Amino acid sequence: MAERTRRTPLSRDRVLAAAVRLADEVGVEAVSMRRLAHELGVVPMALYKHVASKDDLLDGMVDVVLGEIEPADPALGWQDGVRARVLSARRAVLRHAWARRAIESRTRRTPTVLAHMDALAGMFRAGGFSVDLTHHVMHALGNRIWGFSPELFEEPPRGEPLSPAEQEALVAEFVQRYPHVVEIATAATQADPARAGCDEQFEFEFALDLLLDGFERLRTAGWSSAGPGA
Amino acid sequence: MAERTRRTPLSRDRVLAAAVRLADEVGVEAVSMRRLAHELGVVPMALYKHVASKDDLLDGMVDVVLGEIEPADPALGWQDGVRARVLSARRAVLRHAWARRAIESRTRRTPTVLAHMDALAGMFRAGGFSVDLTHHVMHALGNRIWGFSPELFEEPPRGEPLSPAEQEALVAEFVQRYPHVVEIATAATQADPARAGCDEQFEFEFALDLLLDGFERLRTAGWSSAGPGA
DNA sequence: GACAGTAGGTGTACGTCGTACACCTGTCAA
DNA sequence: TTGACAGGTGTACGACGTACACCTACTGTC
Repeated sequence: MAERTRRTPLSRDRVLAAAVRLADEVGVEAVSMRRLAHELGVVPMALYKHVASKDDLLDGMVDVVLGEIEPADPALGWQDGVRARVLSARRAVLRHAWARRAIESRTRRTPTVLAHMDALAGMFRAGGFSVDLTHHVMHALGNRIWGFSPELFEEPPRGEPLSPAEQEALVAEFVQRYPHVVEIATAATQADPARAGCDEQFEFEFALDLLLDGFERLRTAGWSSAGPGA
Repeated sequence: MAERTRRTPLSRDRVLAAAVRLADEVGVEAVSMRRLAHELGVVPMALYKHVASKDDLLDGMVDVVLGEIEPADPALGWQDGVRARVLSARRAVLRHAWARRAIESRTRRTPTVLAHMDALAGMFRAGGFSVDLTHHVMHALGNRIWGFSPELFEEPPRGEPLSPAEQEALVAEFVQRYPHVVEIATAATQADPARAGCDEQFEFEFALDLLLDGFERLRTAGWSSAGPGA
């Protein structure tokens, strides 16, 4: 009886919140039903009373992250509004290192996902985009709608260290085989020697604004998929 | 002794080729070391003589797909050249339904990956792009470098069929909650009623050309990340 | 032809995973 | 008082990746 209050009952929200916290700490790939259950002081099968399957759990976790997106100030024009909302999505995703990959691997259109898409489409429409053009620009934004673009240039995980000689030989071969890759990689590092690699935030906004500017041009030109000036 | 020639020996290439074929037929998620070994008439552990781990296997499979990319005609200008190479990558990826997701989930820069990136960067450079701008446009292309953009609008897997009444209620709620999503989705279907969903190829080229045109504008303007006109 | 070295295939075993299924238990409505 | 039911338990199964010790058949050398 001393144990009366020893555990508040589980719920879907509690399970999802714990899963998100666990993934934040140890990475998604380390989140197993067994480990999550252990973390909640419960037996693995107990989770299935609140979550249909591990897939459902992952979907729910993505929803939690996407639920952190803040709506844009309705006073903003379409361009600033879309920009603000996308950047808010980006902040949400960056808060959870695993989220990017998790979103990429799911396709379920949950209410949260649909609400986000609807809000963006609504801003285009209110900004004077035709239904047709809205459709295409949503496609063009692609993953950027979630606030991320791919990890092409990310630091690779460090392997075991090589001897200086080996390393030098490797670099030399590299420069010869992939001169342009080396060129742009070193340029990026030189621009800000403090940090190797790229300023992801800059790259993201660069591409985003390039697209938004392109959208605006098509809008003012009255672009339609049926052909020019239709 | 009648069995002398019953099996040509395995090799990394044979293993990878079989894995790709198997993934084409049954999907990547169904490709396990055990099943792949079985398919090759061999015991699971035999694969490890040719492949370091399952991760290595996946990397190798991606490499096989990316190896199908054809180099662009060097006579083409940068814009047509980049366009051609990217569309060739797209064709390669579409040939293997699982490849899109597999590429997204790997970050290893294999020689094939680097060669592709180098070829693209080289075309930008030859087309008069500064190192700086080349770097940023490569980022902006993002996943499109692999010939795909995300699957936002893809058909969801069909669940169990609902009664007409249920379905109608669902649609009604949907229309009310996500009016803009419905709007653009139905527009797409009406444009070509034969097929629900979107013309992915059109959407891809739409976004690609939007970006390429934007790149060209920046190039002629002498854009630099240091600021306008630098 | 004898023989060591080695590349490549085998067999067994371990720990981990998701989850089906039968069961128990505490709460609350009637 | 009862009995339905939401929610937590325990056991078990089949699949997974892969470590490790082993065997086998071919190679080049003398």
